[in-house]
Formats: sequence, structure tokens, C-alpha cells
Amino acid sequence: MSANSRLTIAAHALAWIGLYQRRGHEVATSEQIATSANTNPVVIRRLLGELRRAGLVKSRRGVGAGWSLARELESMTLLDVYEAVEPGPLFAMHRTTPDQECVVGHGIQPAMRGIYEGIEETLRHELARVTLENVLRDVLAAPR
Amino acid sequence: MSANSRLTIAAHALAWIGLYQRRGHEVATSEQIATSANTNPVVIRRLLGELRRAGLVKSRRGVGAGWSLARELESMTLLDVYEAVEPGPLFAMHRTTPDQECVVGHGIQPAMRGIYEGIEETLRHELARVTLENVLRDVLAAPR
DNA sequence: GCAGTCGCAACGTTAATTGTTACGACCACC
DNA sequence: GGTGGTCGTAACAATTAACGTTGCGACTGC
Repeated sequence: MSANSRLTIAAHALAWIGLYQRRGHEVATSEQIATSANTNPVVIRRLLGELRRAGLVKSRRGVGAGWSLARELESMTLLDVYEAVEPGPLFAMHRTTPDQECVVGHGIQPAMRGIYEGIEETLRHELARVTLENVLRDVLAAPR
Repeated sequence: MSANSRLTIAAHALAWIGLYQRRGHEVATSEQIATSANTNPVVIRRLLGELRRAGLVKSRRGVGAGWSLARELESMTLLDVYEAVEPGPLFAMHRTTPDQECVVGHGIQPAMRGIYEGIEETLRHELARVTLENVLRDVLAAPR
């Protein structure tokens, strides 16, 4: 499906900020998070920018600038993150309009649309069951 | 997510073959299906080739060649089709290994792997609830 | 033998993601 | 009121996958 890592990196960043704050720090920099995720700070800033638009984090500029959580990890779910960083649907329709003269070509898109909607609703329900607090707990539970 | 249309096109092809056979024909050609789906016959042959490997369709060569169902539409689910045409996982991990010296970098992949496995299992369960017979029924139920 | 179709390789096009560089905007601190 | 560190964002390259297209050999009913 050409899956991407946006949800994974976003969860990584949130868990990192959350843990950092619990250790007494005010803000985390994109540089620090990028080092942990082994990527470029701009990639982190782009993702965190989307999370900021969704109200999950805040950013401060100037000296001592950086990122902090806008809400508790307990109140954020993977669905919040998913909706912030993944705009499109899970399955795509035909890239060109199927033959409307054909019975199947005419009915296939409404049919699949209905089916896909139900499936995506279930997916969203599953994502909503996992909080970022759950994620951080699982992260810290990893052996050694 | 850069969703693709492989599942949609594969379902389209199966519904088309199924309906065509119910109307008394033996085999359907990739040319006919491609016309209905408004794409190239090679694209259809590639997808149907994967469905053949999964035991969902059969192909005949030579004169009067084409494609036919290997099983009844009632016995095929979207999960069968999905597994035949979508090899990879839904969500990707980091493209490079995160910093193993960092607590979060070390624990994030096992944590997300476990979470993603549960979610994908639910997705598979949902896909398995829809048969291709359901799809064809919905296709024929589309207004006018 | 011939015609029609599959099987498959090869290549081009398009689009999304990710990585990178660059630079202006901002602001706590001195 | 400078200064240094960080964000915000644009721009571009690199990589990858999906999709479309052409070409041609293989197969087989007639």
C-alpha cells in the first residue's frame, strides 16, 4: 500500500515530549526529537506543526524555544494523531471514471464507497482506543 | 497515506467476471474488464494474475481465452482479495533505526508494532465480513 | 497455420514521502 | 538594543510505489 511512517513518527515525538516534561523540562526542541527518531529536525517540525493545528502541542519561539504538550497524554488518542497527520482515505477509487454504460462500472463506486466507509469507521474506533499514555507505557515496558 | 486502487480494481474485476458468467458466458477477457474499469488490459492482467496465485480465478490461453472464477463469489471475501493484492503492512515504522541509546527510541518500535498488529487484525476481520457476493449485490443495487 | 488472448519484461509518467539546505521571524537574556 | 538559539516555511533533491503503455513470445481452438 506504500504505507508511510507519519503516525509512527508523530507518536514517537509525542511520547518523547511527554517523557521529557515528566522529567522536569519545560520544552523539547525539534533537534532533540530528531536525534531520537534518527531523522531531520525539519521533518519533526513539519509533523509537530500539524499536531499543533490539531491542538495537541504548542510551540514557543525565540531563545529557550521548543515544543510542549497542549494536553495530557491520557487525553490524546492515536485517532487524534491519525486525523492530524493523515488526510486521505485508506482505500482509493479508480483513478479514472469507470465506464458508466456498464452495469458494474456504474455501480462499483457507490458500492465500494459504502463498504470502505464502514471499514474506516471501525479503524477509527480502534485507533481511538489507544491513548498516547498507553503508547508511552508500552515504550517504557520494552525490555532493556 | 497515498492510498492505492488495487483492492477497488480487483473487486471490480471479480464482480464483472461473476456477473458475466451469470449471464451465460464462459470466460471474460482482460480487454473487456479494462474497458469497464477504464484502464489498460495489462493492469487487469497483472491484478488477476495475483488473484490466480491466490486461487480466486483461473485463466485460459489460446483462442477463446480469458478469465473465470475459481470459486463462487459467496466464498470469496475482501480479505482474500486484500491479501492477494496488498503485501505490506498498513503503517510503516521509521525508515532508519531510531536512537537505541534513547529510552523512547529504543522502546517505540516494539510498542507500535504491538499496537499496529491489533489494529490490522481488526481490519482483517472487517474485510473478512464482506463477500464478493455482497459487493456484486451492492453494485446492482446502485440507482439507475 | 492462423487469429486471439494471456504472460511478462521493460520503460516512462506521475505522485507522495522523506531528507536536506537555506533563510527570515521571533524572543529571552545580557 | 544586540545576540544567539529555535521555530516557520519555502524550495528542491532523492527515493519509492502505483499506474500506464508498448512490445513480443507462448499458447491453443479452429
